[in-house]
Amino acid sequence: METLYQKQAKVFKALCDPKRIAILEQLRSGEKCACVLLDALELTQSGLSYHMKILCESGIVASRPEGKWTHYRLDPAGRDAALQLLAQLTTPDTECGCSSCHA
Amino acid sequence: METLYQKQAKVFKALCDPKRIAILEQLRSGEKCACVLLDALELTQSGLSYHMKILCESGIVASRPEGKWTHYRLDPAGRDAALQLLAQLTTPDTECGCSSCHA
DNA sequence: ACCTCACATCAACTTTTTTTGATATGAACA
DNA sequence: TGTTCATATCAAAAAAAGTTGATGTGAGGT
Repeated sequence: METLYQKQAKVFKALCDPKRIAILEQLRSGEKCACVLLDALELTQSGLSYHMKILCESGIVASRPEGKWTHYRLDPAGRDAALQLLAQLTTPDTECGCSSCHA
Repeated sequence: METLYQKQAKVFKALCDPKRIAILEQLRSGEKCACVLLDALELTQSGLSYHMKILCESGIVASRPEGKWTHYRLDPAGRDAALQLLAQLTTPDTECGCSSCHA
């Protein structure tokens, strides 16, 4: 059984490893093949595969298989979901939810 | 030596544990004393202290000692910094940085 | 069909994080 | 000053995450 909090934590787990941040940094300049990431970053092949799986499962990165290769890219929908979740978790509740409450 | 990526990862480490998310959830309804958190959440005293330290170090939570008690609250500045970092890490680069580039 | 290349998965190991119980610190109060 | 209460810190154990090298899988090319 997976609790809601565990599920929410997963999104941020994707972001809490320096190597995964380095991967995101690479993807900011556009879609990249795994083999390109592999020699841009100091990672073994299976290590890269491990991290890419975590990034993809978080929704922040999307993959596109093409023949023998796999291309990875930032997914704007995943980013927006993560941003919204982060905002939600760290913003005070208001009793009524209206925008004029300045809690 | 701490790399930039390690430093950035720290903010998200604060958010990647279900118990810490439960703590944030408690703080959304307002500042809380450690002893209140302690019986709202299933945590030992030293366990709570451990997680609060991580949350405070990330900047997302601020603490206010008052006599024997410590009060914790969400820190809007920490939230904004985290949101900005998340947005930065997951948003594509544009060559020029101008707002009319739709990369 | 066979071989090779790109990537995924697995199992063993290493490292990091979390939990726990015991002890330390420090404020308040008798 | 001595005691109690709230919290922090410590060290040891447990659990989770990350790394590595070997093996599996499936697409292309010969």
